Amino acid sequence: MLKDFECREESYAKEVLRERGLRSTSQRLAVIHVLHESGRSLSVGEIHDGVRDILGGTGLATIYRTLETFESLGVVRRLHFPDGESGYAFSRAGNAHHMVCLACRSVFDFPECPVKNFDLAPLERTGFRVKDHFVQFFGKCADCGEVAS
Amino acid sequence: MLKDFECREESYAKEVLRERGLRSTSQRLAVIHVLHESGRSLSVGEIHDGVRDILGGTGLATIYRTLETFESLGVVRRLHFPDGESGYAFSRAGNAHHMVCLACRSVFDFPECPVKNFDLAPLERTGFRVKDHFVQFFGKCADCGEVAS
DNA sequence: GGGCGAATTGAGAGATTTTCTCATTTAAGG
DNA sequence: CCTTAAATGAGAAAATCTCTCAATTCGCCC
Repeated sequence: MLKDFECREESYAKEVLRERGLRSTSQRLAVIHVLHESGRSLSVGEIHDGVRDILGGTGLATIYRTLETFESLGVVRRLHFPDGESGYAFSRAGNAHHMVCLACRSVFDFPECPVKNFDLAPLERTGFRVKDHFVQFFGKCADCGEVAS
Repeated sequence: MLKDFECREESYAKEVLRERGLRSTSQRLAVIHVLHESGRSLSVGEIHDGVRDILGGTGLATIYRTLETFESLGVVRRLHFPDGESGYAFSRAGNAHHMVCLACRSVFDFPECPVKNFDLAPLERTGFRVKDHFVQFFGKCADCGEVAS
C-alpha cells in the first residue's frame, strides 16, 4: 500500500524490525511515515489521526503498542516538554538527542552528543555508575523565531 | 504542625512562595517534606500517600496543583524515566539537572551543568535559537550497584 | 487576638489517557 | 498456496488527571 512511496526511514524501520524478528505491518510503517513526514513531535492522538488518514480505521491500542515497540528499538523517541506534554518523534540511528521548537514542535537532529566530553569521574567517585543519559534542547526554530521571540 | 521539624528545604520553599505572593499552606509544606525526606523521585500517588500520613485526608487535586505550582517555581522538578514512568523530585535552587538511580529512583544533585561548555554556535547557525535544555543521567547508585549490575 | 478578603483546599464527578482481552486478521517462511 | 505465530481491532476496564464550587485557611490589618 505504501510501498510505492516508501522512504528511507520506512526501509530503515523495516530492517530494524526484521533484525529483531518482528513483522513489518502496514500499521507500523504508517506510524513511521506519519512521524517522519511531519518532522515534528506528535501526540498519540495526532499519530492515530495520521495513520487513520492513510489506512482507514486503526485501533488506538495498536498505536500505543507500535510506539512502545519502536521506542524500545530506538527508532522512535518520546520527548517531554516543559509544559508537561509529551510526544513521539522519529529518531535516526545513533541520534539519541534532539532539539525541539517550543512553538511548532519541530524536531531537529543533533549532530553530536553534547555530553560526550563531560567528565563523569567526579560523579562516579560517589559510587554512582552512569549507564545512560538524556539531553534535550528547547528553543525556537528559524520559522517560529521570526514571528516572536 | 510541621513547624518543629521544619527543615532547610521547607524554609526555602516558604521563602519562594512568599516572594511570589503565594501562601505557605500545610499541604504545600508537607509535599516538600515528603519529597525531600525520601530523597527519591516519587510518583503522584506516593506523594499523596506521604502527605496523608502527615496531615490526614488530603485531596488528590491539591497534590496535582501543588506539584504544578512548585514546578513552575523551580522548587520541584518532574523527571521522566526510560520505562515511561515519571516522578517528582525536590530541586535545590540552581540545580536544573539530576542523576537518577534506575533501581531505587534516588535523586542526586548535579554539581554543574554538563552542557555549559557545549558550543551551540553550529546549531544556532541553522536559525534555531536555544532557550533551555534538560539533562538527565541514569544509572545505579552506590547501594543498588552492589547488588546487581 | 480577632476579623476581613482572597487564595487555597476537599470531594467527587467528569474527562482524558492508557491498558487489557480475546476473537479475528495478516505477515513471512516453507 | 498453507501454516503458524505475531499482530490487530474493538470496546471494556483501569488509571490518571482535571474541574467545580462550597467551605476552609492564610496573611494582613487593626
